[in-house]
Amino acid sequence: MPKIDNILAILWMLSSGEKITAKQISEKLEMNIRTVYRYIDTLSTSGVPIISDTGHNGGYTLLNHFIEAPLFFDFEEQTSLFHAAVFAEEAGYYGGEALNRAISKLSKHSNQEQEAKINQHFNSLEVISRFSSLSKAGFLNELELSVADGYSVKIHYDKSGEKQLKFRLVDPYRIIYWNNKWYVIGFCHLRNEIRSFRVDRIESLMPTENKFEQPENFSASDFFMNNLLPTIEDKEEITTLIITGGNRALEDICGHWFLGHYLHQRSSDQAIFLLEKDILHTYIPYLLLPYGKSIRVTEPISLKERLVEVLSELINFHQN
Amino acid sequence: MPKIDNILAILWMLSSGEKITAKQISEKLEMNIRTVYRYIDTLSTSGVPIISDTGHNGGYTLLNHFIEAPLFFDFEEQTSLFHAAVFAEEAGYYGGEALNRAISKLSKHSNQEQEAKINQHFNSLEVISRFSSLSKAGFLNELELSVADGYSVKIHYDKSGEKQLKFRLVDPYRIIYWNNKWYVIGFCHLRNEIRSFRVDRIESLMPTENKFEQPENFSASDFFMNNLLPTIEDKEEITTLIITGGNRALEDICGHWFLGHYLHQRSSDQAIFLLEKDILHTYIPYLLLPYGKSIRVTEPISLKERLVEVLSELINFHQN
DNA sequence: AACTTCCCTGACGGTAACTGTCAGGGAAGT
DNA sequence: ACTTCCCTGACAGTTACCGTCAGGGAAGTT
Repeated sequence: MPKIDNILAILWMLSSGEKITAKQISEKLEMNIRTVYRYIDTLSTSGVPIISDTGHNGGYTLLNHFIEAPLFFDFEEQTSLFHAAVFAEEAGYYGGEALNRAISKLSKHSNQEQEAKINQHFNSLEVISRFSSLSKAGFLNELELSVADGYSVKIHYDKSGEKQLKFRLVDPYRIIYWNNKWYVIGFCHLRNEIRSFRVDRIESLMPTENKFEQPENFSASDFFMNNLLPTIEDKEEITTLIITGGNRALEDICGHWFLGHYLHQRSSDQAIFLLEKDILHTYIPYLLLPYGKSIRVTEPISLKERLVEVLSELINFHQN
Repeated sequence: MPKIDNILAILWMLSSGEKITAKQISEKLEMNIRTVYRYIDTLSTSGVPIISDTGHNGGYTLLNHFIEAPLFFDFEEQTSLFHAAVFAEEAGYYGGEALNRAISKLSKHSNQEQEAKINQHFNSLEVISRFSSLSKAGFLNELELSVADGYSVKIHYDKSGEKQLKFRLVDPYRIIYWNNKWYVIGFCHLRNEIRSFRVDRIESLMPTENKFEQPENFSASDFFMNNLLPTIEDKEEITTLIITGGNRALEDICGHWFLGHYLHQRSSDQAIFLLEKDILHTYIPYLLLPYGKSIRVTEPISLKERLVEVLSELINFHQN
């Protein structure tokens, strides 16, 4: 961080009117405290009316709140903010309106040369929307407010694809974005436990005035991933799955959102996974079918048999 | 007079809105004029929108907009910028360093009250990284520079999963982010045509000093999607594909990144697609297999037969 | 009174940045 | 054609900056 940026940051901190210590400044700006003292001295010498108190409850304040330190970004910083907005848009971020406002403000604060440079680099990248017929998740804005302010919501949730008549009261803890989908995690009063809900399957949503307490030290991502991936608990049930095939197909399989978690070892022509027998026979066959003949199951034999079994069933199914 | 004092003095002079020449600045601050030019450059590079006019009646001014309305973001705008940065990070954006700088500057410009509000809303959302064993695409930074400045690159590309000894000279037109993967589109001198390359398959990359001209009115996304999705050109070859099944499976299929493009009509228990016979018999069988018995091909009969054919081949394959 | 939390300063050595000078280029106005 | 402006690179000398270490004093708490 250049010196001028840090000097201006200190100015801005002081302008907020709060008393602040040199230690706090040094931590926030990640500077040596001796440098903080120097910069304060520089600002003081330059005429900024800084008041300094020693001892307990010491720190710095400004005599008046008349100093305004301007905020500006160099072209790289601006370009990266613009690009970040594009990624958020592609994800269907609910705060798009505020984001557009911010981006608009930013774009009005460059001269022509800066603008040309920013455009040059902004246009280097194009984010293509991944096709999705899922309508933009409709209740994200309401959900976010309920999460932030801690109010329960009443929802109609369409889990099985069939209409349900029962409302659920949910304390929404957090919104999750994962694998191009939006979820909300919260305490479901209908099931009396923490659940996650796909936002695009919420049929209706009503805010309530029921205030709830957010749980402390709740890790939404831990809960979410634990529910998604059955945890491996009993070491005796672990089976080795060995798949051989071309580099490309193996690469794809090892990067699969589900199976990738169970990867144990990889070489150029084979991949070894460790997972439970249950998972092996229920999920894996269908997961492997799209790879056709570009991969082969080497072990276990039981999975090869299960594969053939599944294929036979499908033949019968599609012939009737 | 320390440098910081003079820099700030120039900034306040410009803030007055009057046009001022470098000579005037140098006299007033008793500095060499070369140093004035340097300081102006420093401020410009840092993002201060200085307008400079050469010749008679020349001099410096600040962008009017900046004087009237210094850059300021409310808590919603700030939160949305912070969230946008998280989405960019999840995508593996190459400009993360500049982005972190920008975010850092932003967070230093909040007072304590704003900060509490921003944290409250920022923590409403959590973006979970989609598992991917693909290493972060290593050459994005070099690529971006070559794209922006218009210089060819020499790459080793690993398309088939086998090592290749031949370098390719590529004029990189644009970087693409699509479906959680990074690509570069450009003119390949080896193939003498425009090609797209997956960045994680680039084995090595060397900048060159060969300057090329960016084509005008080149739409990277048009090129990219046209190559990905075979265009439907001859209306006589169009076939109707009808799939029946449960709401959930249909929903998934209609949202598929490939097949979704060909969706013609949808009801609660069936979906109708229009596409070419070729595509139908080569890609669609493998694409439908993971859905097992939750869907059924109603039309055309030829695809039902093709499905059974594929299944039979797979049985033979997996039994040996 | 002792201790802790605060602001504060000088000195040092390494090193990074800064400065003025010189030379040259281009845009805009008279 | 000339003048007034902004602009840049290169060079050598020099100055400033930074973190570390040591030390001092004021204010509050126990």
